[in-house]
Amino acid sequence: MQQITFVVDPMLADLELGEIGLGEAGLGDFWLGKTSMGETLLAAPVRLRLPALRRRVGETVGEFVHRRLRHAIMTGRFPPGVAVTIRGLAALLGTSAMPVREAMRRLATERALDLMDNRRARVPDMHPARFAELIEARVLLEVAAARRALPHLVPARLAELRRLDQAVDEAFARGDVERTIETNLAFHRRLYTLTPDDALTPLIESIWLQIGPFMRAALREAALYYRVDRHAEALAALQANDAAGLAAAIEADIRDGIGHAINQRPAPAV
Amino acid sequence: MQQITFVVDPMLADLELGEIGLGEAGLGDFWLGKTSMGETLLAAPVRLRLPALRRRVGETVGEFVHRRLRHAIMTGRFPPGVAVTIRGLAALLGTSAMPVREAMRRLATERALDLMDNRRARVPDMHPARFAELIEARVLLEVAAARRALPHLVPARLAELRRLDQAVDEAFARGDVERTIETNLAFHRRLYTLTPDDALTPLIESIWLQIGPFMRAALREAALYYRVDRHAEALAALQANDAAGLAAAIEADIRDGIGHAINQRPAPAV
DNA sequence: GCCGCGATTTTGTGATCACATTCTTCCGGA
DNA sequence: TCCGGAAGAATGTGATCACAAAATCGCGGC
Repeated sequence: MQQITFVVDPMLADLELGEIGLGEAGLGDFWLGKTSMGETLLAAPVRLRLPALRRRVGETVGEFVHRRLRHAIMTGRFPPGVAVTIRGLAALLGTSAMPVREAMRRLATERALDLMDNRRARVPDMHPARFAELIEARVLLEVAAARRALPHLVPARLAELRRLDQAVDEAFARGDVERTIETNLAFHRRLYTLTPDDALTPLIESIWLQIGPFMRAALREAALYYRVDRHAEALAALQANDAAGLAAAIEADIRDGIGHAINQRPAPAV
Repeated sequence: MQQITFVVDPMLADLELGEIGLGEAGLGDFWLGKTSMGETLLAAPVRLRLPALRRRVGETVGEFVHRRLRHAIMTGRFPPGVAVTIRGLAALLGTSAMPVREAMRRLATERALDLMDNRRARVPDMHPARFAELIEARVLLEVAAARRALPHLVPARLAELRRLDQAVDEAFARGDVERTIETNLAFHRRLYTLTPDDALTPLIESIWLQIGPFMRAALREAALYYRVDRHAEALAALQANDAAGLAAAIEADIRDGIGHAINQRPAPAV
């Protein structure tokens, strides 16, 4: 019987248990064990579902596996500290071990997985200090990326950004967690990649991957408390060619959103 | 007969041809062809030498291969645009294709290799706009990383940084290109990793990898023209707990060093 | 000399296998 | 009840193989 240790944060447990994404393909058995804070949660095996993605034409199995795992991590499917194995994921995804091996190494390079010294892999653990560092990195990088993108804005791109923002609002309104995270990140990505030869976006995506497990929590936070629409402010600043305003909007968007996901929560949410 | 297309920048060609690192292990035949600027250089096959590194205890072959290739790229062994193949590198390194595959994918994730659409890999090409973006990213990230590290400085670490700086000077004085680059990067890395849960250094190293092919050129620049010792300024600012001075020193160190590697050069140096 | 076009070689990809290491389980002794 | 060690299972790692796609080479025609 194949088992995988599943170390999970309590605030994510119910989300993982209750929600199904756009669909599912492949199931795996997991055990809930102790959290990184030492609390025992649940001893019954539960199933981890990965959202189904369509394989693109010309995309290799390895690329597909990498994209699926990356997407799953970035949208918070994997709780911090969860241990993963090559054979386990291969069985989950219905491929041989080979593409999974390469995908896992790539994800480790992106700091989305933690390859431990005993050669086992897990989603990196999270604690307040690390989380704070990641948020500061996000602010630093994304504010700079937005500033650099501003001079390259053209009306067609502004319209595209408006459409993306609208897609975020729609997904948020109908409670589609997966799509909300995706389209929100797409909005940011589209803005930053306006810069020719942009070098910052790949670094930013690495940060996104590292906070991925908390994206869902942040979204829930945003759903519970009122949130100013920082995207609208950003769009207004873009139209007005207002660099300072844009920087302020992006920073506020980050800090209002995921930035408070930990701080405003009670103790077990660490 | 196995051949690998070798697109090389002229200013690197003589360095590649003339210098040998700490040693060599494995040789490969390369052709010099056209540069990215369209100039034909040399048609005779030359040998590419990779510096020999010692395999660490407990280090897997895959990790070792990755570290060797990473080191070779970061110290400018691979000129921009050079095409590499799995089997070619495997033969060069004396292993099977497997560890090389994984290493190449990791390097591609770090943006140190460019996986093209026809599934061939090469060291990314370089042009002034991209170079400028990378330098700006370096300044942004490293200045921020230095500022964040400053509060965590303790005397023992300051002494360690002094020793590293001394190692840079010694390697530079005796013309050891490889060691100069290594120790210089080690100085920066040691400074930034003073921060607990530091999230910036991995991103910074990705930038280093992307500028790697120009590290040698920058060093040659520094050897030709007088250079203020920015490390000394940084160390002084560290001791004085002077954040602004530290930031200025780091920025100057970057811009004085590699920052001018392209701009101050005549045309073919692009 | 230059350009197509088929044959040959090379290359990336994914699967499978063997082996050493690590983890898990379980049983016996304190 | 707790601890420790041996037996068994599971895992990561690296090599090898088959196959399809791509690139290269070579020959013939213009």
